[in-house]
Amino acid sequence: MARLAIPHTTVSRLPLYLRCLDQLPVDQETVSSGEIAAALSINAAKVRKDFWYLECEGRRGVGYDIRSLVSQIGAALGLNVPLTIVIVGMGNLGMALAHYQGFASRGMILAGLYDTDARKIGETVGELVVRHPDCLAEDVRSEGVSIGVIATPAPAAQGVVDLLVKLGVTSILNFAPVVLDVPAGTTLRRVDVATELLILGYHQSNQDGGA
Amino acid sequence: MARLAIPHTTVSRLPLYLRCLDQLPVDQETVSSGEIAAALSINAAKVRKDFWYLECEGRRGVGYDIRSLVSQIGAALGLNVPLTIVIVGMGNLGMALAHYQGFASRGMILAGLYDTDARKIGETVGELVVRHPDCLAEDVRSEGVSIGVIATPAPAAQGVVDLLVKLGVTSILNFAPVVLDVPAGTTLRRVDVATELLILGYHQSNQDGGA
DNA sequence: GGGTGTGAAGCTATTCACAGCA
DNA sequence: TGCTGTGAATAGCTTCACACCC
Repeated sequence: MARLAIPHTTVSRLPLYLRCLDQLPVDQETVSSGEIAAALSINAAKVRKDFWYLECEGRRGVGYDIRSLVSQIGAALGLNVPLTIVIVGMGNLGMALAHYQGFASRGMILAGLYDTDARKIGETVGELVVRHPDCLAEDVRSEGVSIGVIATPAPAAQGVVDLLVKLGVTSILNFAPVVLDVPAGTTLRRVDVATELLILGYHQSNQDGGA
Repeated sequence: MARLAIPHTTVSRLPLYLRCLDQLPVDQETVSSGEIAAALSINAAKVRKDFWYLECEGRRGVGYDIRSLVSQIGAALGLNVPLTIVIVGMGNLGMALAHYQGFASRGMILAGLYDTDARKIGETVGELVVRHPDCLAEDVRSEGVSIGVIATPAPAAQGVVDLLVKLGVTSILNFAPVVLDVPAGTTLRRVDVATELLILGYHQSNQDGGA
């Protein structure tokens, strides 16, 4: 009865629940912890406890109302205020990210694309024009930026981080395969293909079905 | 004194250690748990215990021999046998992955690129030619495939998984923004941009410096 | 002094198990 | 009967603390 803070592990599962709820048949109105658990291959009690932290109310014998769930998970994640995102580095990866259609569906706003390569500057992706990172300062000031995404080659990444930090961006998602240094108060997450492949390789060579 | 199995959490940090060791000055021969911990913003005792599971031997007062560490971490990850990887889906993301230079450095072999789009089939990336997924069956049989990477649009992903599973591929890395279903015995990991952004957004809206 | 090796303690997260309600 | 809500038990990970060695 003291659901003060939401545990990190629960937070990390919330986006997954949203994903899962999206994939349910449109005419389905309620869902049980067991159904969600089966879809995600996790334990049903974990699902219920996660929802308990969010103060979601289910009906015994029935399940949870899907619409309420989506809205409460969204609220817990802070999606009432839209996230403003900029992407630095417009190689194939940056392009892939810029084309990703999933931003808008969760109320995220893609606000800027940057690259130092003169051949890329001026290209348009959707409604955005690729510009030089020098424009970041101005854009952060005028538009506000919640999250900076780093899709540059490895050697350029730390410089971009330093710039973003200097401009006051406190949340950074790094796709470059390097260990980056950020000051306290900045949240850095990384998406790392090589890491994932090596972990898969480990399970492979140990023939376990582990995650 | 009973280091039977390596904990999952330790395994997930091993690639990070490799990354970190790569970034040390080339003339440095030993490294302390404290240095690594500082670079990765984790606790030094954790680093030592991770190495302990791998039966790495450090020298008191000095640290760990970097070359030995790299080789023992690699061995623990099973890198003595190279990983053979195929990528299905040659949009921007698939292209970005295919161009990634980090495969070879860890002894991974990129063995095949597939797409159903006739306009993409026949394109070359490095030494590989993009082909139709129908070629997968033959390739898996002749070359062996350790890991299948899914870089298709969301609606196509489950079909690709089913195909890979049918062909006997037991490790899959999914980039498509969907929850996928795999049979027991298959290891599925996912890389999910939307998830990462939402988690960052949570921390942002709660102004904590959490990871 | 510096840094490892490692039991033990402390935490956190997962899972069980079952009462309670529709 | 089906499924939630939730304390209690369990399991697993992290961190401390300190003996020990260079």
